[in-house]
Amino acid sequence: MATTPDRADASSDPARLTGSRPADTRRRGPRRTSISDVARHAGVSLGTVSNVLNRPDRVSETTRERVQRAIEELSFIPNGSARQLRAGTISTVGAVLLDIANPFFTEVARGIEDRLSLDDYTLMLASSDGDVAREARYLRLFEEHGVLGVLVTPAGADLDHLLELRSRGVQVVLLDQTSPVADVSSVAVDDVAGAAMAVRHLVSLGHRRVGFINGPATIQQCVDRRAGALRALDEAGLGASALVEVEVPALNADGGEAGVTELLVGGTAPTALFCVNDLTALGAMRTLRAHGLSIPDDMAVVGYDDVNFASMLTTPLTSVRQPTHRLGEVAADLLLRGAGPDGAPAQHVQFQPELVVRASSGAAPSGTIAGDVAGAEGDERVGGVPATETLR
Amino acid sequence: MATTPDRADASSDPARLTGSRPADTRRRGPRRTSISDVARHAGVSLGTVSNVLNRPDRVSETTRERVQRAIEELSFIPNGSARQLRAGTISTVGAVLLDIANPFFTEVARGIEDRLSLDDYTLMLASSDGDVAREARYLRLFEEHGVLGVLVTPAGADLDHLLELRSRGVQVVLLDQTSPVADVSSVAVDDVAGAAMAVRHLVSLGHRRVGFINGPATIQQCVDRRAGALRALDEAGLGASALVEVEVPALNADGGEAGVTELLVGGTAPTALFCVNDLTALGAMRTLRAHGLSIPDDMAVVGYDDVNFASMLTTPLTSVRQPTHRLGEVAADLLLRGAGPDGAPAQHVQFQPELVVRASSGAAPSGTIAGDVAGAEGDERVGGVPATETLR
DNA sequence: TTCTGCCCGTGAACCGATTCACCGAGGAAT
DNA sequence: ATTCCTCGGTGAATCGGTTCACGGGCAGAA
Repeated sequence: MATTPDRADASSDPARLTGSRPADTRRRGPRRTSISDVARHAGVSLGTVSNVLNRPDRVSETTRERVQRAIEELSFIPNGSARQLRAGTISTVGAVLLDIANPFFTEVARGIEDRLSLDDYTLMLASSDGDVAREARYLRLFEEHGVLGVLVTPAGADLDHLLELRSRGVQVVLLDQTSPVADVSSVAVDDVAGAAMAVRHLVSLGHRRVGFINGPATIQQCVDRRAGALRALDEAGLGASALVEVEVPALNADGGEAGVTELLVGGTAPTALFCVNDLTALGAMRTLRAHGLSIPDDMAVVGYDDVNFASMLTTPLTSVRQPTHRLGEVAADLLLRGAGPDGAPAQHVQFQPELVVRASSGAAPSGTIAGDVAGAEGDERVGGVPATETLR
Repeated sequence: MATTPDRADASSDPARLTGSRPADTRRRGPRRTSISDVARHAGVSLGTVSNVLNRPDRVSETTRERVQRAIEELSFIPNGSARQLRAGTISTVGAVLLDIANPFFTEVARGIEDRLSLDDYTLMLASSDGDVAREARYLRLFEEHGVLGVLVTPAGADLDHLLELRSRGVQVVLLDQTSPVADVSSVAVDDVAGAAMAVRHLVSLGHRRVGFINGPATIQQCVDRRAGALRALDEAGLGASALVEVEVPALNADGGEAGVTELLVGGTAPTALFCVNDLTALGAMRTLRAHGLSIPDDMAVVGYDDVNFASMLTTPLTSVRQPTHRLGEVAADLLLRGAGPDGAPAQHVQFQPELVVRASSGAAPSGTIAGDVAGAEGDERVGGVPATETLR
């Protein structure tokens, strides 16, 4: 296995934009101005310039100004690679999220950034799109760049690569998934409880067969939400057969569309639908409507994540709300606190979700029509104390 | 001005999560395994290990395997900083987008990634949130890391810093904004035309006063869309006074809420509303409804971007569609092609938008109620050939 | 047998910043 | 006057890869 990705065969690509880069991209332009250029220009030594940059107090005012002027005149930008190579440190954190197009994750990312910026760390963002290989590629990139740590929403069930990463000195915090290993921190929301709430709600409305559009079992959230759904059905004395499961590859609107299509062709359709997330629900509702089915009369729908537009859909969507921003904040906090040789020990934070009931499940201010004061302030919320943190 | 961000005063922060990092975060763990460790372990020289990594064909099969085994046994990861320092090259591109939470930009990002991955480049993503300082910080970070180039949706009107960046050898491509300078590539959509379409549509429906929730004039898109709106009114023989403008700081749902609030208190409200983007429209519609106004009867609303959920809102939103994914693809393509000393010259690509008419402007299948086959397939599309590319 | 190539592999130089032992000068203390 | 500090500044060593001039060994040709 070649260690560096092979770039040789990009030319045989089927896409319209045929990739192929010039033989030698390297060494662009004349040469970056270096610290020694600045030193020469200012008539001082290398070390002095470095001191001006990093410990200005150790340099006399006049020298400092002279060096500063030289820096500006040459528009010198220190070479991050060299700095990092020598210093070994870096103020960057990487995050590999499942799907950057999902508002849930962008809100989490926002939370991460907000926490990191408190300590002047910066975030490098990447989206794995549920692809294990992509995730690995980005993790490797981050590690090569020497990030302080990574925040990951794993795309696969196997976490060994993350443990190895950690053993090599890279901080790892699992995002939106409780860590199965004690010494890797994690920040999650109780997905089992959230899904149970959602399905319990549907059952309480009289539904006896519940469709469930879920993602691959390699994604922990999917596993947990399924478990929660089953638990709720079990509590109600309904067997597992009451859950009509469909597995789709992508947790987005296209997945929802595919899921509903599959659900509708298969014999007796359920009367209610629980979707693994709101994007899936979005696609599901679009497709249901295209089939002439009305929501919630022909099919009640519940989503998950309560993304910002859930309350504003044609039929406002009942969904499970999670403390997204805080999730990111806390994850970044754990990462920073755990860093360094004397870092804090791993922690596992779990938040409690809450159910927000709207018209799509037919329980809210019923018969809502367009133009009504649906959603917004009128949401009915169910669940424990919002955003409860639990440590184990 | 200190060159490195000052981290000393993070402790006096008002946030709940008080930031403050341990004095010496640097030098984590024992020491990363280096190429010389591998060489020693495999009983070969440094250069040979490097050759195995970069030009495997120059190494005999037996040696190569021995080195590979050593690499795996020590779980060696090459130090990206050292590699880059010496080689000067890097296969990373940075992007600084206006708002990562806006689906428009995440779709653009997706397009960028898709194009980059053709040549095995990777993308580092960052969001400026319209803040010039944040943008500058990320650009600096990227430059220090020696990225091949950056894709930027500028947060401010002043582009000098981007020109300087380019003069230092970093490729720059403007995203979603036509470059005012010939030798900096750009990929954009004709915002003037798009906005003109939108407002022309409203005028054709009989509206004579159009509200316009816009962002700060430092953002080019805001300037262009305003110009388009004015042009359409002018064409219709209506003066500029027919445009009731409100400027909001943030181009998201909160901004829309603030905009509508301001619009409603100020004397005679317009009968139609053009929002600078769909997120703003989302917040605007939410707020209009909270005030008991119905859409489109009391107020017609048109957005911009046609994000994926626009067709699925309580009242499906009329919006201006742009070829988002392609926008990103082409921008990344220009960046890669322009790289290297023999790179292609700068290009300016401009796409044409199209108007998608839905119920929110009251022109689509009218009187749509919840549960109807609104949106989706029934969209009426206006505009030239979709996604026309123009070079100048 | 000697020469010419070729194939593998070697190790030193180098990229650009950080760090630290060291030094000269000037002031204070003895 | 001598010693001792402190302050400001110096420059060599170092981080971990990449590259390249060089050399040893071996096969084929003269």
